[in-house]
Amino acid sequence: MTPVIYWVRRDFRLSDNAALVAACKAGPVIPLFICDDIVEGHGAAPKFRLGEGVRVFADALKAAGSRLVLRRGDALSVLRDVVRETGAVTVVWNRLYDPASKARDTFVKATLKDDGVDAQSFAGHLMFEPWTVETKTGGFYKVFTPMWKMVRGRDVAQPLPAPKISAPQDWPVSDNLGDWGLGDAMRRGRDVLATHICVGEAAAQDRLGDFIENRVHRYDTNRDLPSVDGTSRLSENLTYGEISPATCWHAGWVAIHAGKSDAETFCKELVWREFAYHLAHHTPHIIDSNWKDGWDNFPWNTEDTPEVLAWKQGRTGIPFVDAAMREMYVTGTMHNRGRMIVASYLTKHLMSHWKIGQAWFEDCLTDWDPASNAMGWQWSAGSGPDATPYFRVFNPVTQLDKFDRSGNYARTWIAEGQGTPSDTALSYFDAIPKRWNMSPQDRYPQPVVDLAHGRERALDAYKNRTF
DNA sequence: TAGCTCGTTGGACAA
DNA sequence: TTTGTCCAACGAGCT
Repeated sequence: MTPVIYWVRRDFRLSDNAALVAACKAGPVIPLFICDDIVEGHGAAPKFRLGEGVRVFADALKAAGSRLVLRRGDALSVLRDVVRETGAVTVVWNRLYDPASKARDTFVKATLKDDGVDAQSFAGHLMFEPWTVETKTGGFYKVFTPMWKMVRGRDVAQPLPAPKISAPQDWPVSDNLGDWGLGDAMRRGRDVLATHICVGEAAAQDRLGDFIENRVHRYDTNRDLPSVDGTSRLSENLTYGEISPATCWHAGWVAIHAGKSDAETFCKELVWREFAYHLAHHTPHIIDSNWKDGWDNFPWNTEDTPEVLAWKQGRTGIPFVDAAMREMYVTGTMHNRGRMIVASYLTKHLMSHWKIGQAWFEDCLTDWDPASNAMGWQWSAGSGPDATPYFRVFNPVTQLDKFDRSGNYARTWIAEGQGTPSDTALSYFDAIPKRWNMSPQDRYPQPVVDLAHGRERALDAYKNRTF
């Protein structure tokens, strides 16, 4: 039988994988991962984490009697090469929805079809594909809550079981993953970060099970507390498709029906992820331009000022901000409340452009997702799809008092000024570049910007913005 | 169509 | 210490 090429992208899983199931039905399967310019363009931490995802998925395929073929180059050229080498007449993949992937995939599909290749794409990265959700007047949702109300009662197909994969008689040649150097840009931080990631389908399933079993029933409260292990931490796995959103969704609803009502908030968070992709699909400019009109002239700083540098390096002198920035540098993730605080601080107190923050997060987050990252930053900055009043400026001091009363979170991540700093706080100094010239013995810095002054400056600018 | 209601996550200040 | 109120205004989404 002629083999089928399954083009692997952000779907490192065997279960609930529609493209893989379709491929298995059609013949022997050649799973193929391509390191193309989209992958090459990832930030340091996402690229490293992607490489680990590839490695673990290759192992899983091997255990299932298959392989993962690795090739580097332009996606279409590689696919054409492998089609030619193997005699495959079918190429399948699971759809992505960010503008760059869509543009690539649309072109690849059309060209392969012109070549006479049967190219097919499938759903799976989202539960609700953007064109299947409409307002009653036929538009797309620009506000979350109405979309949530629209989709919350919808049927989501039950996850597909992992299929039996048959191998082709001959395998095409494959690159060695190590030769790609996907983790190279991480430099010193790599070894530290590596201890915090949780890679692969089996790990993701365990994580989901543990969350539903032990933590989801207190999710509403605990998810707001950065020093409490109250969240699912599944964003890292969802972004690489090591678990499908539908799998999480169904686990959430089972919990709701078992009386764990907080699980509905978890399902809601899954829909936030969908919402971000809907916006990226319908308004692709959300990725790199102000989503709302009239913000292009807003006087945000766009330079790497000393204050911006202090923000990146976790030495603004504001404990909540610094703790969160260090958490991200060390672990590749940041608690959601931290994300709101540091984003509000950068865009409002420091009056600096959200794209600076977006780019830094893109370099540091192992759960980096193009749609969620853009939406989150624009929401914080005020230029995004939300009607947040302009005067809503998070106060990182009162926030810390409210959500980290015991001071645990700050202590976990800030070593300076502590007699016996925690291991986590010290690990930051193993991860950061030496040229940052920071030491746990330093004095903790004074605030780089007076909070009251920063707030007033931001309020003035927001109040007086011109359209 | 016009009108109505509402908007993930807050802060400051007065009583 | 806690609670209530105001901070403005606009556009989304629905009826």
